Amino acid sequence: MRVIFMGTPDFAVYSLKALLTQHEVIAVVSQPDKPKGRGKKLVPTPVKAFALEQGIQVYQPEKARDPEFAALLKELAPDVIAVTAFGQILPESILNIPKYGCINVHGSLLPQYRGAAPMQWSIINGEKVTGITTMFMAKGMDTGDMLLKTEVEITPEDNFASIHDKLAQAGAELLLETLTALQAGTVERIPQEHEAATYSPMITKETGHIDWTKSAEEIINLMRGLDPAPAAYTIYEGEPLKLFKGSKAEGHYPQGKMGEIVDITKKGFVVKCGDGALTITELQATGKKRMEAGAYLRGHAMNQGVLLQ
RNA sequence: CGCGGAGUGGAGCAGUCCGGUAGCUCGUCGGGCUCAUAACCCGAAGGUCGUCAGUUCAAAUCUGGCCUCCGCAA
Repeated sequence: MRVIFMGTPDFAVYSLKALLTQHEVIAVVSQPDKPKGRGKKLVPTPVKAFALEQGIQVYQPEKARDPEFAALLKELAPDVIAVTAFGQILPESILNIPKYGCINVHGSLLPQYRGAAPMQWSIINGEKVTGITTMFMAKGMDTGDMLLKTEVEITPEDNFASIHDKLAQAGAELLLETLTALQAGTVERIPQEHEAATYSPMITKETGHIDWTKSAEEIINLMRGLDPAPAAYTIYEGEPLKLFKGSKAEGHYPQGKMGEIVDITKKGFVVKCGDGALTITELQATGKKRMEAGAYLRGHAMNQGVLLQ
């Protein structure tokens, strides 16, 4: 099919790569380049960079709802528009252009975890299963009729990075299946149960700020869901300290307030939390590399009784 | 020119201001103690101090350039 692909981050590159194996990608749409990184340099989005390597025409509209942009797309006469993590809302004028409609690849089992950050929130909430849903795009946020679904297990070892990679791959495969079925007319539209919908809002810096009154498991899930970025963190002696890994402490720590360092071991330090205590085993201090907590403790004396905030 | 931190045996750090003996906590290897050990004791190996140049009798330390890594901010 003649496909226009819309996507922005690395997650979407998987989908684009897959499309190229079976379809004619006539254009790619991505977000405008933005200043990024330490040098504040203008950096192309991963999707744009890849598309250019492949010699595909790339469009980067400031606003997708610009009527001129819709007109441009219409002229390209796509059979379908495939959207994976584009990052802008498409107006109805665009949704109606392609013969087969606009297909979105979403990183959750809809109607659960609609919205911007389904993968992170699935892990943060301790889900055991997530997945990919393909759907027809509609006016609302991730409310369109569903086409195909695939499930992906979330293991205790998974974090955002690993689930991101698994779902990006699963999404790419499901997108191809969806297009094949769509063209063959062998797929049906399944309306979402809107009453069952849940939302996963955008992740902000503050999302990662650890609340030590939560249980060890909840805090571990937060660390997993935000690993590697933006990471869960606490404030230690006035400086942010990113925490990545930990395990529920086995000993009993009746003393201390929540957030207080109640023990130092070879493997890490133990912090009192809502349902006992949590041993932190991997972290990253300001200006330092990510390292095992044991390594950090060799060069930095931490004391019992210090309160993390 | 966005702000800032950092490169020192395998790991994490100190030493740099005020040039002159390579330090600490671990790890590794060998030995000892022990019923045993991740515990304890004794000993050993292992470092062009990121890199290039400059100043100096002498540079990890002072000066300039370059490379790399990282936090914030976007």
